[in-house]
Parts: sequence; structure tokens; C-alpha cells
Amino acid sequence: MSSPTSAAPVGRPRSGARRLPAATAREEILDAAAELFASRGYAATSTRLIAERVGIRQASLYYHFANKEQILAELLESTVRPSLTFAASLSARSPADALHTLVHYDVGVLLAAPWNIGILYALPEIASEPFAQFRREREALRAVYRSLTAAAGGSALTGEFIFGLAENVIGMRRDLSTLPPADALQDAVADAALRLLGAA
Amino acid sequence: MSSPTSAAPVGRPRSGARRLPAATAREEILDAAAELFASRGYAATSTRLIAERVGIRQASLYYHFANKEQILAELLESTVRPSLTFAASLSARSPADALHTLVHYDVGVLLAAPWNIGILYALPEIASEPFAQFRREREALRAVYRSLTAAAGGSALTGEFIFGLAENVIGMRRDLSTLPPADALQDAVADAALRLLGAA
DNA sequence: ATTATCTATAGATCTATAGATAATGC
DNA sequence: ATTATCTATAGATCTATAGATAATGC
Repeated sequence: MSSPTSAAPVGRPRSGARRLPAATAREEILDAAAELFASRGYAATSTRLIAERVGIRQASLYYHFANKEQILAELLESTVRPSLTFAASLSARSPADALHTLVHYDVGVLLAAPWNIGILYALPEIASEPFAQFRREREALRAVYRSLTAAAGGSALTGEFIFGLAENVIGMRRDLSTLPPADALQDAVADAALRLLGAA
Repeated sequence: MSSPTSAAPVGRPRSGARRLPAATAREEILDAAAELFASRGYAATSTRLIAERVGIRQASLYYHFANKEQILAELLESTVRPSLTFAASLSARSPADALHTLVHYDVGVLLAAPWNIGILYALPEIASEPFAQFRREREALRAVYRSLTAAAGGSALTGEFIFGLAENVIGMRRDLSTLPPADALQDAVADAALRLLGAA
């Protein structure tokens, strides 16, 4: 077994307990950072606090990441990418069907994340250079929404509305104390997208 | 003329030029803070930078505000309040008409703000205590959306979707380089809300 | 020898307070 | 006397680097 999740760890032992005993240090850091960035914001989260949650010293983070921005960049990119990849597999369907399917999937991804890291999409901090790759990928996903909507007979604005409707589950997950089961919410949002379209 | 915008200012003169010569110092601070909080985030904006934009020294902010949080709290409350007040004036209309009118107004408020401070709604920082009043007012507005939607025959989830659809113009204003004229966008979003409702 | 941690710290902030000062108002 | 600024600074951070150390792997 060469899996990084196996026992017999290399390197100096930690002073604290592990956050996720089955994961690599890198994954533990991303998980702790996701929770903290989503709950208190990027700038308001210190590297010291991330490290504390992981069970290592603040300086040890820098063995795994070049800087704090890289942690956020990796989190952001790992959230858009699944939907963007999925969007590429939809060409065989009719536009309205493809749109329904994409919204359903996208909402599922946003709801399934262990922390509500979609919140990070709206962080003003991501306007800066280290997050350019993430912004490009999110714009590519937006373009898919727009072109499917157009192909299904919807206006350019309707494409924006449907993209926003899908991402709106981020706000619902943050603001509402109880949410319907994921599959019911996925259906409801996808159906609502077609109502926005106005057609079948 | 006892207006605060008049000449002959009281107090020690500033070393720098005024940001908004016609406004009070308090208004200048709120305007500068709105721009900076919306563009780079609350925690990432230092009181020093706010002061610099206003044309005063960092410490002088504290003559007008008890702390940095109070600046953000005042900005947030001043943005929800108009829509909440407006919502109270809609009881004479039919539910669908009231909903259309509310969405139209709300979108107008979000588009008319000199800076896109609706972005601040999503700031993780506002989960803390100094922003409790703002959160209550925003929840009250959400409740109006929900009850109008229910009265118009829509489901509870549809109420959430329409609330999100209205606030989605915040994201559009941030992400899109060009936007339709405000009145066209207000009409488009309000019409889309009724499509979400499914009925007339 | 390599890996993954640790301790220690430099240097750069950042918020808020204390107290002085330069105007107007009475 | 009051108002609205200023200068100076305390005290608390915060990020990132340097270099030591405690494991395993060969």
C-alpha cells in the first residue's frame, strides 16, 4: 500500500492530533481552510488559526503551500471544475434538457461540498491576480449556461438569471436553518430554471 | 443656512482635500468605506486606507465612528431599509402585482447605490454580533418575499428563488462588464419573478 | 537522505486611545 | 467652549523565512 492514507508516516511527528486521520496533510489544510474561509472570510482567517485546526504549527503550512492565497485558489478551482467538466458532456441532449441536467448537477455539487465554500465565489478578494484561473473557469461555466439558454430560446438575460438561480443555493445554504433534502432541492431548482426559460 | 453642507467648517482643518466637498465627514467616510469594502472586502480594508481616501488621518475616523464594525453596520442597514419600508406599502395590491412591484423596486435600489455594496450582504463577517440588526432587517425582507409568493400561489421554495433572483443583480453588477439600463433590468427581473411563480 | 514537522523571529502591519492643536461660536 | 482634526504610540496581531529536529527509507 503506497496510499498516502496509510500508517507509518514519514517526517517529524506532529505535536497535536490529526484533523482527518485518513487524509494527507494537504487535504487536512484545505478542509480546515474551507471551513474557516466560508464561516469568517478569507482575510479574517489567520494562517495561525488554520494550522491550529489542523493540529500543526503555523509555519508548517508553508511546507505544503507557497502562501495563503494558494490555499484559497486551490479550493476555488476544485469547486467550479466538476461542473465545468460535466457541462462538456451534455452536447447530445436537447438544449432545455441539457440546461435542466446541468442545473441539477451544479446544485448537487454546491450542496454536497463538506463546507459551503461556494460562499467564497463572492469574496471581493478573488478579484486579484492569484485567482485569475478560477475566474476564467467560472466565466466558462457561465458561458455554457448562457449558450444553452440561448439555444433553448431564452434571452441573454435569462441565461444570467438561470446561472444566478443555480448559485443561489449557496445563499440558501448559508441563510436558512433547514433545507430540503439535496435531491428535492436539485429538482426544484432545475424545474425553476425551465420556468424562467418560459418554454417547455 | 444651518445645513452641514455649508461653508465655514468648525474644527481643525484637514491636511488633505475633501473627498465629497458637499457632504459631511460622516458621509464621506461611509462613501469611501463602501467603495473599499465592496472592492476588496471588509477585513482586507484597513482604517488607514479609508481615512486616506477621505483625506483625513486614520485616528480621525474614531471621532465619527466607535469602531470599524460600526461603519459596516451602518452601510448594511442603510441598504436593506429602503426596500423593507417600501414593502410595507404594498398591501393594497394583488399578491402577484405586489411581488412584481417589490422586485422592481428592490433591484432598482441595488443598482442605484453609488457602489455595489450589496456585495457586503454575502460577507462572512456579518455573521457576528454587531450586524444582528442588519440580519434581522434582511430576514424581514425575505419574509415579505416569501409571504407574497405564497399568497400568489407559489411554493415556499419559489419564494426563496425570487428573493435570490432579485439579489442576483448584485452578482451581475460585479461580474458583467456591461449591464442593461437600470429600468430595463428592473423590468426583466420583475417579469422573470412572475415566470418563476408559474402563474399569471 | 528525505520528509514533515518544530521553534524562533523579522518586519510589516493594524486598531484604537491619549492628548495636543487649530479652527469657529458665543 | 466646542468641534474636528492632528501627532504619537501602545499593544496586538499577522505572514513568511531560517534553520533545527525527529521520524522513516535505503
